[in-house]
Amino acid sequence: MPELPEVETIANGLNKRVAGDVIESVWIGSRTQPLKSPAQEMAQVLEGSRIERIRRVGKHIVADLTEAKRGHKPKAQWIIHLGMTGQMLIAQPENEIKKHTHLIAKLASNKELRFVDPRMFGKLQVVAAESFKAPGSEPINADRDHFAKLFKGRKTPIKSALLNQALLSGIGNIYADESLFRAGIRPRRRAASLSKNDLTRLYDAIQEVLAEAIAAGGSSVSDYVDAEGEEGFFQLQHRVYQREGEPCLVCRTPIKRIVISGRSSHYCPKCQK
DNA sequence: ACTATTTCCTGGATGC
DNA sequence: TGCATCCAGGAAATAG
Repeated sequence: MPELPEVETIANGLNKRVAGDVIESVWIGSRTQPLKSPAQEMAQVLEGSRIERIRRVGKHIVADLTEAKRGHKPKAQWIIHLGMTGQMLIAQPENEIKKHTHLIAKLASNKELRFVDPRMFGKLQVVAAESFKAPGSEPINADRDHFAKLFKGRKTPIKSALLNQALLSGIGNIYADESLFRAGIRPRRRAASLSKNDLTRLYDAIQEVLAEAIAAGGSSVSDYVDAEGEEGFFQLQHRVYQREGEPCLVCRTPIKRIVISGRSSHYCPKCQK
């Protein structure tokens, strides 16, 4: 499932390959589930737009669009959220169209951007130029005091708080579990119960985990691939995520799996307090 | 203002 | 082998 490091990898890959390119035409499939903007509006806005830049904001891919025919006049932003199984792939016209392809944007360079999403939890949207804002704070290099304040007075488990995009934008199930393990904090601990020291360790753990994961090109679990269809390899460095029953890499205690608000959470009962 | 639960969706795994 | 059932989960919607 694409979280911050995967989205960062994809956005950078897309930017490298299609920044400066112009969308000439758009095909949209019949499934409307992944469309947050009406299909007609989406196609209308995208067609004739130049892709100035593609970047990550939280778990969103943001493409800044300008009028292709009128200099670089800001036109709109194309917001792409991959959900669980979404992919934005660069393809050649002759490449086979995969099942569950919901949108194809034909570019002036003859390449195509294809949005594929079997489970349709992904979302595509066009918004006004320079208007998109992530709901929460950027986790990378967040202000430490601001970070600590996010959890103040919250009775919810720290795991749930980390997944709450209105607090921090970008952390999902994998990196929440991995960060809590490195910080030595149990996922069920109430967010408000974390000491100053806990919060410092958690902050540092998040920075470390996200940086390592970005360097590894993300985690390929489920069906994650980047814009070129390449897999990441951070899954090889997971210490708790999806390692239920396997020995803790620090103390050999079997990793436990519990469910917190419907999400599986993995932790070491000995290393995490 | 928060928090917890339900819902959306398909493919892969599991069970009989 | 085949068919039914369960499960994964991001985030919006709903309920408390």
